This record gives sequence, C-alpha cells and structure tokens, in this order.
Amino acid sequence: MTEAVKKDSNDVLEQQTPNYICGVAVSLEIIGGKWKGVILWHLCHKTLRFSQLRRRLQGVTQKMLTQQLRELERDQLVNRKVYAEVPPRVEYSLTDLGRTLEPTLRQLCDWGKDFHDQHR
Amino acid sequence: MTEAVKKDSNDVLEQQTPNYICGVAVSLEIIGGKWKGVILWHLCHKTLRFSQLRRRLQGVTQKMLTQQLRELERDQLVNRKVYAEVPPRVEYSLTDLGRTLEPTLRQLCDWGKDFHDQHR
DNA sequence: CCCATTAGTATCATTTTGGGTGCTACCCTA
DNA sequence: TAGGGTAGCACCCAAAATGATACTAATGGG
Repeated sequence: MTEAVKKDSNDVLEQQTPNYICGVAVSLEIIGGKWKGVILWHLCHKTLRFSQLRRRLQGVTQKMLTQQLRELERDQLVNRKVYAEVPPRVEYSLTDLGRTLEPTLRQLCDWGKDFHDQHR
Repeated sequence: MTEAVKKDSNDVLEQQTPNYICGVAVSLEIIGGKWKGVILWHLCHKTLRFSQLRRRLQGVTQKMLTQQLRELERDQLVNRKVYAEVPPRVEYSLTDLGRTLEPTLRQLCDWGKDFHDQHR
C-alpha cells in the first residue's frame, strides 16, 4: 500500500471528526444517490402510492423506484402498506424515524434552490 | 417508450415540488457522492492543506481527493490557495458560498450519528 | 548519494449505480 | 374482446463512480 497513513505531529489533536463515524458520511449513505432524497422529500409532504410517486419523480424508472423504496424500507425510513385490491394499491409513507429527516431535507431543498438561482 | 407519463386528474394540483427544480436533488448533486460532504464538513472546522485532508479522510486515494476538490472548486464552494514553496503546499478552505452549507452539514452530521447509534 | 515529503497526473481495472425491455395478474371500460 | 391501469419481478447492459498503481519535480536531511 502506497497510501500508508503516517502520523502528523502537528495534526494529531485536530481530529475532531474522525471519518470512521462521520455522521455526514452515514447520512449521505442513507439519503444519497439520485432518488432517495427526493423520494423522502415528497413523502414528507404526504403519503403517496407508487404511481403518484413515480409521476412526481420525472424520469425515474419503475425498477429504480421500487429498488430505492425497498432500501428506504429496509433502513426503516419508509412504511409500505399494501391494500388487497385490484388493481393493486401500495402506499408509501414516512416512519417516525423518516420524519426526523424533515428539517434536514428542508434545508437541503432551500439551499439547493438558492444555489440553482445564483447560478443563472 | 413504455414509461409514458400520463395525467392523473386526482393529482395535478398536488405538484408542490416539481422535480425539475427540486432543491433536494440539486443539493445532492453538489454534495453527494462518497467524499464531498465529508470534505466540506472538515473544511467547515478549519482550512486544511491537501495532506491534512487526506489523513482525515481515511481511505481516500489521492486521485479521488484531487478530483473531488476540483469539482468543489468549480462549484465555488472551496478555495484553493497554492504556495510557491518546496515541498509544494496547497491550502483548501470554504468560500462564502461554501459556508452557507454549514448548518445543513451540521444537521446531516447529527442525524447520521443518531442513526448510527440507533442501529446498534 | 539515497530517501522521504508534497501535490499532483496518467492509465488502467473494478464496483456501484442506473436504465431498458419484457413479463405477470387481475379487473374495469369502451 | 381489446386495451389500459396497477405494482411489481427478472434479466441483461451501459455508464458513472471509485480505486490501485505507477510516475513526476524540487528540496532538505542523514
């Protein structure tokens, strides 16, 4: 390994935020990627069924949406409720844990809009 | 195209956050990925030179770090200051625009830590 | 002289992510 | 009876992100 990590004596005490439990990294693993953040943000506003979500996420394929929702469900941010109806009906909503992301998502949304506006 | 987008009459007025300018998506494009968020978070605390940053980002390769920093610089979140010294010295710091991310990064960090703790 | 340090670049290879297509079952409507 | 709407799954492929490795130049220390 060329990338050996050596000690830096001027630097040892500055390690306030070690990478091995950097919260930022954890969060971005969960809500990162092309769709998850946006999915959660939509579900913040209201419970949606699969097809509603798909329409809101312009450009997402069925496969991707299913996949992302499965992962969010696995991470317990999203509830999946299946109704035994025909045609099928499945509703997605935020769990309590999912709701704890709301302020963060709001900030991401606001910041992103500002950024987008500035860069015109 | 099988994925045709049809109108949903029950749904038209619910489009509060159209995807084509969803701030969340914009933000995640900028700070998403494996390293950018963490890089910014470290630079929030203090200006760092390349090698210091590299030590803090356990596991990053030189190439990735350079690449991510170039993109952050291009997006005007990070300043790059080169000192004409030998051995070379390059310091990275947040721009004013970069600083506007601090509250968001703080929330991401806190949430990520909580999430990490809960899942043990 | 030899080696380490610094901040890179160039060239691969690999892994992760995202996407296209086709299939299903059931019911309703035209 | 044909077609549309629903929420998927399976399979294969393309593209993007990430990573490993080797190389550079200038200088100071031993």
